[in-house]
Amino acid sequence: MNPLIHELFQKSRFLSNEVNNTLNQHGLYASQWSVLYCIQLHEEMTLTQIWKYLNVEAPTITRTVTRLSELGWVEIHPGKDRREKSVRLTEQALKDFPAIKTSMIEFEDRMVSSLSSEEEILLIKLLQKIK
Amino acid sequence: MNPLIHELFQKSRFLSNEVNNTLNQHGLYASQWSVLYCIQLHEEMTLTQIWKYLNVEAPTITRTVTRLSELGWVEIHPGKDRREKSVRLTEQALKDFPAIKTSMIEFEDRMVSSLSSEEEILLIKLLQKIK
DNA sequence: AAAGTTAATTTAACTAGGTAAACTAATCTC
DNA sequence: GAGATTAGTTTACCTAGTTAAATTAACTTT
Repeated sequence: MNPLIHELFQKSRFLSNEVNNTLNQHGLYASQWSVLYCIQLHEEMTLTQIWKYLNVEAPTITRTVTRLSELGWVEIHPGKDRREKSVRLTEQALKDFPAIKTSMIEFEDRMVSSLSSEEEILLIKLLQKIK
Repeated sequence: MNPLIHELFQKSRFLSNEVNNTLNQHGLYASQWSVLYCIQLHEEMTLTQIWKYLNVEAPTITRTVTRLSELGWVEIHPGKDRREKSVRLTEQALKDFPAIKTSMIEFEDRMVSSLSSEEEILLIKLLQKIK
């Protein structure tokens, strides 16, 4: 395997394990957090808006949102268009959100702390060139 | 989500989809190929050697190797130590291997073609700094 | 207004990763 | 040599991504 692609996969797996470890104390998984986070950014989103925003396929979001709803993080209600489902955070989720966000920011800072801010920007730019 | 971590996850998902598309014509998935590839490098490997080499957990390799065996890519036989299982490529796999490798090298070259070789090396180095 | 098409979501089935715990063979310790 | 520990593998059960096909509501066309 090409060393760059190999390293990228290794790091992605490493980071997603680390994200899960960090979120574990809050009873969340990485993908659940990413959904909560983007809903919170937009206050309210339909499933289609979520999967387009996160750049994954629709069934992934159906499943994660269903689970988040079972766990009491989000509430789902029909949109104007009766085909679509609109999702927003519950009271409890809104209350817990800041503490989780703090944990995550702390974690993310620790993860990139070995890079200077120039290196971080450069790394993002180089990654964006792959397409 | 931190933009660097976000971009890394996005690229990892993008690349693994692309690898799967490339391998599709050979009837393989990305993780199956990575197992075949590392067995071929070492001629013969135990399950533990494989999962340590690929840096994933043991059950992942048990499952993938079982599937590869069902599909006729590898053969499994007991090692000296009767606890361990030794895996090597079948005749058929050895015959098909070069063509698949050619497809993959071509694919990998295309994927990193937007980077100069200096940029590629720099990108690897920056990724390695994350730990 | 009926028929056809498009859009939003879901279901089913697959790969691919993880943890926790069980099982069996090998090794260590006393 | 019996008992305890360690090592290799597996089983069970999660999350998390994919594609293909089904379902239902909305929109277009004629």
